[in-house]
Amino acid sequence: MKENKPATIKDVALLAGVAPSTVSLVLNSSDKVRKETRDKVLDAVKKLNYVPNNFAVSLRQSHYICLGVLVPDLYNSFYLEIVKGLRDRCNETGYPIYVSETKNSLAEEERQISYLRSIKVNCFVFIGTGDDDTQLVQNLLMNPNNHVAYADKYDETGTIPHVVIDNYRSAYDAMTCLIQNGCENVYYVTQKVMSAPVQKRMDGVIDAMKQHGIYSENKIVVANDVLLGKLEAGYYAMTSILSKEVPDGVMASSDYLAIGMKRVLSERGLRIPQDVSMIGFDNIDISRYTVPSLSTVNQPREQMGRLTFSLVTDRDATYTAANNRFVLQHDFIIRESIRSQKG
Amino acid sequence: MKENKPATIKDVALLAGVAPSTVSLVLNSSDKVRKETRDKVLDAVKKLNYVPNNFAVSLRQSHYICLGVLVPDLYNSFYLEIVKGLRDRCNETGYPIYVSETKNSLAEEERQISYLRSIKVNCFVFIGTGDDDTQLVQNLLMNPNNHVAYADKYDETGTIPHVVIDNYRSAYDAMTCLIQNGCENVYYVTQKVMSAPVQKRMDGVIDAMKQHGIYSENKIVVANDVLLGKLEAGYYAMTSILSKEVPDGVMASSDYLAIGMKRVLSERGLRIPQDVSMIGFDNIDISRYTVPSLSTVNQPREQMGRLTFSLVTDRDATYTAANNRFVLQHDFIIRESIRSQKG
DNA sequence: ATGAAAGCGCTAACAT
DNA sequence: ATGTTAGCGCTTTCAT
Repeated sequence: MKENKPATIKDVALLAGVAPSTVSLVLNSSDKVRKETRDKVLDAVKKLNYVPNNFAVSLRQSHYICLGVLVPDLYNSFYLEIVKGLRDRCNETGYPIYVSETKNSLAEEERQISYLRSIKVNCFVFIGTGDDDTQLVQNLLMNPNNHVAYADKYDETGTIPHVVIDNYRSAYDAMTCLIQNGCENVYYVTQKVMSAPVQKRMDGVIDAMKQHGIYSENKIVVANDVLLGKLEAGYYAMTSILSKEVPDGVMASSDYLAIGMKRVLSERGLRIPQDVSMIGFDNIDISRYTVPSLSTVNQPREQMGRLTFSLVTDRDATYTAANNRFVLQHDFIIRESIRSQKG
Repeated sequence: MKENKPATIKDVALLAGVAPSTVSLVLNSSDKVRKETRDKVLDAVKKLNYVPNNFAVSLRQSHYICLGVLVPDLYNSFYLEIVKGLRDRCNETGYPIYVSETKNSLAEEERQISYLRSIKVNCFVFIGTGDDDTQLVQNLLMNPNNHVAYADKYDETGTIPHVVIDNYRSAYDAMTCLIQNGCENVYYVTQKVMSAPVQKRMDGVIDAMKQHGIYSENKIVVANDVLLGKLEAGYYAMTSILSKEVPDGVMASSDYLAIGMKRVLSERGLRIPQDVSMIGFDNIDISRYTVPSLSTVNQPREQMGRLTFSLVTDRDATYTAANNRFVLQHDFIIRESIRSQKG
C-alpha cells in the first residue's frame, strides 16, 4: 500500500466520517470528544500513517517554543556535556531543540541565528561564544518573545542571565596548588581564543604566580589550537617550552591541551609527577584513565546546561542572581599528576 | 525601536510600496525585478529586520528538503565524526540538518522519526542504529518522497544504500597482527550491544584465533559498557581478565574500551607492549597521544558521512554498488602498543 | 515588470 | 459533542 502524498487531517476526517476540527480536537485534548468518535479517529490516524504537519501547526499557532543552541565547536566534549544538560531537560519537557555550530565565526553565528529565527525559535542559548556577538543578541531581544541565556559566557551588563563557574578563582587555586606543592618554575599553556572565561583563568593564574614571585611573561604560552587541534597544539606548546628549559610544573587551560603536552614529556623521558607536575582544566572523561591520571578542575557541565534551560524558558524570572550571574561550584580534582610535597 | 511582532512579507511590501508577490520575487530570484524596485524592497527588509517565516514557506511549497540523522549516542566521537561529514556537506549545499539521539532504544527511535516526519524531513540517515528498526524504515519508504541511507549499519536486503568498512576483515587482520607478532594468549573485549558491525568484528577476531589454534570461548569478554560508560567498562573487563591470568595480548572493539583497559595494566605494573600487546578500534584522536600510543583500526569517518549524504540526497542513483553496499577502505595503524617480534 | 488572488494544512472561535 | 469557517505567511499562477 503505497501512499503518494502524506495524509492530511482532511483524509483522516474523511475516513473517520467526522470533521477536521474533530480530528484536531482528538489529537490535542482527548477529553472533549466522545470515546466512540475518538477511537474512530485514532483508528483512521493509524491506518493512514498520519503525522501532523508541524509547519501548518506552527504557522497557525504563530508562536513556536523551541530552543536554539549556539556552540563554537560541536566536537568538544566540554560543550557537548552542557548541551546534554539542555537536551535532557528538553526531552523531559517536550521542547524541540536545535543545535548549531558557529566555529568562532561571527558571520556563521549570524547565519545560524537567522535560520533559527526563520523557524521561529524563540529561546536562544549561547554557549561559550565570543564577546563580539552582543549586537546580535540585542537584535534578538528587540522582539520581546525572544529569550536569551548564556552558559560559560559572561554578560557584564547584567541583563542576560548567564551560568558560569568562578573561572578566576578556580585557576588561581589550581596554580597556587602547584606552587604550594613545591613547584618554582611553572608554565601556563592557554588556548588561543581569549573568551572571557579563558581570560579570567589566565588572570587568576598570573595573579597566583605574581603573589608567589614566580611570574614572568614568558611563562605564559599560547597554544596554536585554532590551526592544529588541541592535542597537537598542546604537543607543540610543550615542545617549545622544553626547547628552552625543563620546568617543574605545567598547567593547561584544558585537559586536551594537557594530554598533548603530557605526551612530549613522556617521549623525553621526563616523569610525571616526579620531574614535572601537571594540571589541566575541564575534567574530561579520559583524564581519570590516563597514566598518570590528570589533576584538573571540574566544571558541573550538565548542571550548567540544565540551569541554563530553566533560565531561558522561564517566563516569570523565578530564578534570580546578582547581575544575572549564576555561579556554580567547581571542584578541584587532585590526581596522580601532582607530586605532593607540601611547603 | 521595539518590534512587537516579527515583520511579515506584507509589512515589507507596504513599506516598500509594492505587492507582497514582488517582495517574494526579490527574495527568491533576483533577476526578474527592476533594480530600482529591488533596492527599495531590500531596504525595507533590512529596516524591518525581516526574516521569512520558514513554516509558511515550507507549508506553501509543501515539500521540504532536510536531513534527519539518527544516532544511538551523541557523545561518542565515532558517530560525531560521521555526523561532521554529513554536516559539512549540508553546509556546503544549504540543506538544513536535524540530529537526533536514539539511545539504542526502538521506542525513542520511533518518537524521533515521528517528529522528523512532522517537520517534513524527507531524507533520513541512520548511523549505527540497531537491526530491529527495519520495519520503521519500511514505513518511511512507503512515501516515495522519503529517502533513506545508512552509515555503519548493514542492510542485507540490498535495497537501502549503506556505507561501511569491512568490519570482518579489519578485525581479522588486527587479531592476526597480534598473533604474528608473537602473542599466544590473547583476549578480545567487545562492547555489549551486538550491532551487525560489532558482530562482524567479533566473527573476524574469532576466525583469526581459530585459524591459529588459540581460540577458546573464555577469550571473549563482553564489557559492561551499557551500564558503565566505555572507559570504566574497559577498566572492569581488564580487571576481570587479570583476576584469572596475565595475557600477552589484548584487543578491544573500541579505543575507549582499550584506554580503560590500559589503565589497569599500568596500575598492576604490567608494561605495554613488553608484557602485553594492545590494539583498539576506531582511531579516536587521543589514541595517538596516549603513552604508549595505541595501535588501532581507522575508519574514514568523515568520508563515510560525506558519502552517505550523497547517497541519501541523490535522486537519480548516480552512485551504485553491489547490493547497495559501499565499502570504504579502513587503515590498520600500528603504534607503540604492539611489540614487533615477527614469527 | 508588477499586482491580485488562491490555497498549502492546521486550529480556534463560533455556530449548531 | 461536533461541524463550519476564517486565516496564519507565504508562493505561484494568471492578469495586467
